[in-house]
Amino acid sequence: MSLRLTNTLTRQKERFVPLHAGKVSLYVCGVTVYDYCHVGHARVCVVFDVVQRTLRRLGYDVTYVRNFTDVDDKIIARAHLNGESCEALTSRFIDAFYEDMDRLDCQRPQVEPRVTTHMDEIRTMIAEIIARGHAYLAPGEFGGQDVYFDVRSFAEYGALSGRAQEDNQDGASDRVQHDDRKRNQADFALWKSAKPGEPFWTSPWGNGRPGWHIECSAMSCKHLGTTFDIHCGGKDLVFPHHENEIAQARAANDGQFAKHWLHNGFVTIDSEKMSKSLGNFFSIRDVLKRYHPQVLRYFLLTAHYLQQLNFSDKALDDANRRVLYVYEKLALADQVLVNLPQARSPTPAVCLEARAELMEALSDDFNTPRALAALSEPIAALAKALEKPKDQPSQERAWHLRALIQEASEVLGLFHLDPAKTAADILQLAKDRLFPAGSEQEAEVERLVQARNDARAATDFAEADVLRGKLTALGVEIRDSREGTQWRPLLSE
RNA sequence: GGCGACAUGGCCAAGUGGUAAGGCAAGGGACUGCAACUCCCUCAUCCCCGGUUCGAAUCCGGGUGUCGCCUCCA
Repeated sequence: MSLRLTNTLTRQKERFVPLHAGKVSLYVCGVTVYDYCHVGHARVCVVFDVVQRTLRRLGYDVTYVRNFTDVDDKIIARAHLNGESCEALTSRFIDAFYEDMDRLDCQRPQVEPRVTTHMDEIRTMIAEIIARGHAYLAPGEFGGQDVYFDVRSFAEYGALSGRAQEDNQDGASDRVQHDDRKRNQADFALWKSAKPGEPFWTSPWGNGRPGWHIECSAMSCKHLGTTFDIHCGGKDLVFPHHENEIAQARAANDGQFAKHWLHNGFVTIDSEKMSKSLGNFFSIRDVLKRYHPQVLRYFLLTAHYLQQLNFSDKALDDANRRVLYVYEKLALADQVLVNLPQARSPTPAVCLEARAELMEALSDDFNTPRALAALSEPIAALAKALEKPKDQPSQERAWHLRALIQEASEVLGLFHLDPAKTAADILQLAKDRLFPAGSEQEAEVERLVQARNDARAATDFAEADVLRGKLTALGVEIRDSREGTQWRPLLSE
């Protein structure tokens, strides 16, 4: 099966043909490290983590690069506000980024370049752009020179975002001030002259720092070459960031730059884009205080990456129920199969079909909802096989299904954790959401459960049912079994 | 103002020409003291209007609605 992907550049789903047989060069636009990441950032990382895993599963040797932007206006402003250095700020949030992404099971790229360690490449690229007549100098506010990219000099400008230059309404954004030093208001800074009190680097144009877009052109070309396979990021980067990256790289080099562009849709809240500026965002770590990372990851993969995805407690609760169910089944499977290290029977058709469908789904523009659907039948079949734990053929069947799910879990980064522990963790988080551990409410629940058990032992079922009604009202679900009575938070509505 | 995306059952979400995947919820059955859990079963003709076609959720035209981008954004 061959890989197809939607290329923003051509606006079409196209067959993927790598530049070099068997190899893929992949660049993902990372984050600006001045704050904790929110669910929107999580989506980028999770989505392209699955892309990267899929490419590997398809047999490609992947070079995966993702940058950190550690020089930026917002970083400088935040560091100043906090009274700390930019380095202290960025290194703290890089650590936090790793913490979040590790919890979400996003594998780390091979190369994670930072702006601060690529100044030579950036300066060289700017010099080349100037030399080739695509940029010009303008006097800086506090001495030195600003360098601007001359958009008019690059005929293809606008090809990625599909807009003519005159389409961009001057003043459509109130963030941008008219600047007479620019030849064209669409021109953007390659180098910004230093302002007092700001970090700066030396350059032929005076002290200053790079503009936002040049870093990614310089770092991607450095680590992947001037022509590489795939460049990814959020949809909001299409214009201007990626448009400018293309202009810079192609102005400076003879290469084609990225051949395929992948852009993921936004995470929304009440159908509005989650963003820092709107203030309607949830940080990853806040969400993970309430829901297991696998639940968040599952949720992020329930929609195709191109679509927008609405974030809500309802959606997380739905995901929570499903992920818990799967882990409970896997835990049961591991228990049942403890004495069956290897099946002897041939792989059943359901496994072969699911495996094929899974990879076909992922090969079809990384269709994760379809991939998850492909897993539904084997999961249901496993549950059914586990109904007869002593039955030999059922065990054999369960073994194969368990193995299939394991294999799939490694591509999706889902359902691969220790099942019993994960199920317990998910439930613990649900209890914590209902009320804090060790709280008075918890003690009250324990008392009611005990009282109900006493009533049942005395066959006073009327009393037992009254007590269960009270527990239900508290949001607690009761499960009676031969081993005794268990309680857990009510997860259904 | 320009450019673009989306609209599928109660909720979420696949499907881009051949007759609607999957998840959650809900209903029925088995199980249960009764329940819950679990297992089994059931549950849509695809925003509106017009067109193309033997045939359209899928293509074309026109509406309506929601959202995004137009140099802070993942």
